[in-house]
Amino acid sequence: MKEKTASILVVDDEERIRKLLKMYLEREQYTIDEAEDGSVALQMALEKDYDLILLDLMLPGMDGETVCEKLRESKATPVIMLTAKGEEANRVQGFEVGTDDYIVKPFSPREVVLRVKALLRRSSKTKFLETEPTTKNVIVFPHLTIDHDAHRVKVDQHEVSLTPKEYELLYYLAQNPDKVFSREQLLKDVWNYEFFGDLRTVDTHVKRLREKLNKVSEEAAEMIVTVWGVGYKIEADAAT
Amino acid sequence: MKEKTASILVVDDEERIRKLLKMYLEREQYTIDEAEDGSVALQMALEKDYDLILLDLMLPGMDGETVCEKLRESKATPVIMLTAKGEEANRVQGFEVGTDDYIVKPFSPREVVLRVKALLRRSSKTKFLETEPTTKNVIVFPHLTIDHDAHRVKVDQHEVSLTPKEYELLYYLAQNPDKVFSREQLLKDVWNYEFFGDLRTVDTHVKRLREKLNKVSEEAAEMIVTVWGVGYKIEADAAT
DNA sequence: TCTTATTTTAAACAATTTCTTTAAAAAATA
DNA sequence: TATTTTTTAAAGAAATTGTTTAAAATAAGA
Repeated sequence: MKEKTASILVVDDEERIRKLLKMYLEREQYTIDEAEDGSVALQMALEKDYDLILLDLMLPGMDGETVCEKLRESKATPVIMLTAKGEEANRVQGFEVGTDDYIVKPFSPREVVLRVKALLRRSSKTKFLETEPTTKNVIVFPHLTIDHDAHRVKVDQHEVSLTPKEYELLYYLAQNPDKVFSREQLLKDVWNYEFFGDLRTVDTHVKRLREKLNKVSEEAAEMIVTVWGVGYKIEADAAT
Repeated sequence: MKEKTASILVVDDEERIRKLLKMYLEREQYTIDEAEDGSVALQMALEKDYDLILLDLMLPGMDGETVCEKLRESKATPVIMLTAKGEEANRVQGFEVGTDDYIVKPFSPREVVLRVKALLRRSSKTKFLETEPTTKNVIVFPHLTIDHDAHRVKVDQHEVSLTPKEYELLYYLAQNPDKVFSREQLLKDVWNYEFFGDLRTVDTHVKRLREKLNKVSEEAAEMIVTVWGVGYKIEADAAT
């Protein structure tokens, strides 16, 4: 069975960012083209029918907004805008020029992959092969429910309030139940690409997560399993 | 399907490490070139299209990070960085300069081989745009199942909790059923390259492994067979 | 903008688990 | 039976994880 993979154009002037995005997106089976210059990017986008474009706002040649605007004159290719933190003011504005979504830098690789998948799903008429972590909006375990749209976590009907990192960590693990992740991998995927901190930071977040879950249900807390010498995983049926 | 043998450049100032890596990788049919100096390595990497580079961080001539950075200006050769334990702070940072993976020294040869294979698989996959048949990392025997992703071992449906060494030992043997491994070889492959301990250590781990398996199923325990005067092996149908 | 509250990170120590070594008992071989 | 090899058991050493605490970073509110 042959499946078509989506092709994505990544536009950023920083090579480091391009490579990072490329790596994570290729891991999801997407085909990646790169551009570092706005006007070159526009030309590429006009010539080839990309399924999605990841577009940095600040660019040499032609800024992201303009690229998007010009592109929209002839094409409806979905666009996700990348904006640096200081440029946040332009956020809503982005939608006016036809941006479908935006991500604030520094982002976590996980976040980008999720947004890309979501947008592709929304906008695709053809179905793409989405292998691994099938992004659902609600993940349900025996004692735990994660509603990603609402960004809400419930343990046995009781809502548990988590900090951003706690939530992201839990959500990441929950997307691949039973799979063990090393602390390195968690830091790489869940934290943003600018963070190069201590591996034990993960432990601390896991501890707090367990603590909060445990307040409601011991079973829920025990879902987060330590694999000695390896890392952590979430187990659906750990309450044995 | 016949695979072309990949060529790998091994860069480390310690000859002992280079030879060790070379030996293990050649055993997997890879072609190995060596370099002990950073700037020489860069030159070699630029001249020849390697399929992968194993790069030590601390190097004479030019440090690994710089080598990787310079290389990235013109090539996308996959790089695995080798970092000593003290340099851990730089761990995740590797991504900044375009490292694809990293391994902390001292490593076990088995680990390196697995990582190399994984990265080659990843990078060749993207090269040919082939969708990977969802490879499950599960080894199944009549009474024993090893799920490597979950790091979980089941004996007749019952989960058995193993320590890291026990697990690695079992997993190693299970990857080559019926093949006998001497204690020397097991120590060399499964333990890290700095360990020169007692051969009896293997026996102890085998003993505990059998013990744990035996608690659930005698047949499973008997799969780990002693070959008198030689070593140990795993046998799929030892319960006859 | 400044202040306050929250969240995140990191370091230090404690608790736990695992590993290695050792030596004696058991088993296999010749 | 004598010898070699393997198995078993136990204790100290080593490594990993859990916990606490405080500082740093970030976000929110006045």
